[in-house]
Amino acid sequence: MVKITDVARHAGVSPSTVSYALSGKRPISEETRQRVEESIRRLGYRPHAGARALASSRSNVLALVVPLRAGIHVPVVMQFAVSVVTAARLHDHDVLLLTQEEGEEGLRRVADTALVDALIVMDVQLHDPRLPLLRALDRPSVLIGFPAAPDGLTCIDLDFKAAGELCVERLAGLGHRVVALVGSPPEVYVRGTAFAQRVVQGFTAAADRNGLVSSVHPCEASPAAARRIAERLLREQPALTGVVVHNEPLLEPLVDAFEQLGLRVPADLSVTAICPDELAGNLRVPVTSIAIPSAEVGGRAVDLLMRKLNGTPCPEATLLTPRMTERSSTAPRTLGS
Amino acid sequence: MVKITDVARHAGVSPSTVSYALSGKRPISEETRQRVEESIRRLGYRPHAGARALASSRSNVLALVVPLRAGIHVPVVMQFAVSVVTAARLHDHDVLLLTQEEGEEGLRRVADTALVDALIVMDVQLHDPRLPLLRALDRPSVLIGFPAAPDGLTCIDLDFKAAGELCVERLAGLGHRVVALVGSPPEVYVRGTAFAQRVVQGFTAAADRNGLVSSVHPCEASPAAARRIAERLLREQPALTGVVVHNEPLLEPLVDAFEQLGLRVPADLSVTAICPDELAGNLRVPVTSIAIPSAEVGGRAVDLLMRKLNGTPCPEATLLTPRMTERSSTAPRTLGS
DNA sequence: TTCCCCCGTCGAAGCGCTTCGACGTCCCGC
DNA sequence: GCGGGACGTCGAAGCGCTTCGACGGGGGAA
Repeated sequence: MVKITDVARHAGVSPSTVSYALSGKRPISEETRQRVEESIRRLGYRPHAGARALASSRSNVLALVVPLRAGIHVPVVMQFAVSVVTAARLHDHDVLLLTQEEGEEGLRRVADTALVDALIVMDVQLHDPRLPLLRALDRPSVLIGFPAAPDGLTCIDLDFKAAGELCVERLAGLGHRVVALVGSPPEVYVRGTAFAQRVVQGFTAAADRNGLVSSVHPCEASPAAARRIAERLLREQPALTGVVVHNEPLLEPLVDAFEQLGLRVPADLSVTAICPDELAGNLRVPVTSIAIPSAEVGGRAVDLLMRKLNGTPCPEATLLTPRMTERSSTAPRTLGS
Repeated sequence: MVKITDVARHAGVSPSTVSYALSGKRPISEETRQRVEESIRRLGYRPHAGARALASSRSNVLALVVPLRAGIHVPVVMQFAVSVVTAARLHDHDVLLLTQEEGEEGLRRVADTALVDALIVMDVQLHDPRLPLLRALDRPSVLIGFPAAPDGLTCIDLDFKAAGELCVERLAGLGHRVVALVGSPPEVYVRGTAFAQRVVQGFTAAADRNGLVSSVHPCEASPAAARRIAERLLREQPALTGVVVHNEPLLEPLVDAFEQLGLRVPADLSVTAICPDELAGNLRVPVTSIAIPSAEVGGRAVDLLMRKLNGTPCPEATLLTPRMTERSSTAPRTLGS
């Protein structure tokens, strides 16, 4: 293994000079820097991560806690993860993958052993048991999602409440008077998953504000469940003309189920969804939807962490404004319906 | 921060004794060990990962390279990743997440800086450009997937060739004489993705061996593409009664498309698939399938790596035998068809 | 009884890097 | 012409841990 002293000798300088040339923490003459860089290249020098971490008390590694709970849509999680890794690399950091299974002990472990400099936590619950720990930890963290009491914590996410509202507003604007939210599986709400709850809040608030008849239906993510919920909605709410879907795998089978029951989308029924754009755009009937900007959220979460690591002030709460893309699943309510 | 010397003082022993009590690399009397453990608990001691890595030249971190290429099924990748993390933790290791985007340079970086002790590489291509690098690296690695020339490398995967064969044998056994493989998107084959290629090999070999009429059709993963390929198959091969699907997101829309074209599954058309069990089992028509044992592969990949790290001999090639689960999508060929 | 070896523990020497204080040199301003 | 910065570099002191050699004491073999 080639070490910093080898480079120093080869370049005819001291090890500290090599270190400074590399980090830029002290001025080094252009000529010396050139020579050092040339030696590094020649010798194929790579600083030893452990030694660096020990001496600088910075590991340049971020922890990312990913959920593997039932009811969450895997591709979205993966997109987050990939965007976090990509963004981290731009800041010369790597990413350690933790599963939620490891729980609080896992967080404490990687933080206390100085394996990581900071943490990113996904799938936050309204009353997440990890919050006190994150507050107490001596390393900065960023939550992707908003708990009920986010004080003292840095959080970022799509504004899911506004997203729920926007879906309803759009349907109301098209003249629909009876709307339903078909949501994530029940266990997601039982756990108190923050983003799911907030969609419901927004949906309900906007429906009330607009004087709409509304109902909320958690739903399993299977074609059979789609069929059942569609039948039930038609039976219990014959006047229904607007549906908001917040359940990725259910979107396609649900639309199919409605059509098989004789409802044309969007002629008889307008559908909006909160889901990744790739999903909404690639269906047989492209669905008007609010995108989940995973890549942006992941990237910005890393940026926030970097600011905290550098001591730069940064906002505690970042709510991204939802943006709706109009597709073929929405239409004005026809007089007949 | 509480360090090993603090523990040593508190327990009335030397730091090295604490170290040995922790690692078990030298005999320590039961009584001393107890005392040390008590001190560790009392003080909340956690060994510093960087210091440990520097002194022992072991970081206890594994690198996992995940693909984010088009055409690969995300949930399967995620399952691999989670099972790798879980298995790694059982061996007291953590997992660093690398994206394929980082390429060879990324592999070299984490290996040469001693950030990781070993590497797991997914989504291997038949002529993967990373192979020479992996062979040259001074850290052990395991490939999930088999390249064309795996010599000198440790590989593990489902035996996809056998899986392709098994699908055909099953259909042949049911009396089907004309079969088709609907595969992954074309770019997957163009890249030379190993597992996709091997399925084709197995499919073709078994079809020839059984004297079947067969054809292979790469296919995009969209409902529209499903519809097109179904129409085309019926047009070009009216005698078709057996289909093998190796394309997760396409499975459901494809079955739907066949039925909408008037073919009943399994009465008129038998379908088998190679995909995760959760997918095959939860369709409207549960599909007879060969599972992709992601969790097992991930876990065993880690086990292999641990053996290599410990210097224990281990097999170079591990091919898992495919197992078919009979469901409702296969039936004997009826005389009429 | 003597010798040897093993058990349990200690002290010290690093592992490879960063960082702090120090020191000479050069240049600017007065 | 002289004092004082700023610049560029060096040496040494750790960062917290593992590991190697050494050593005293006790027990078994001869």
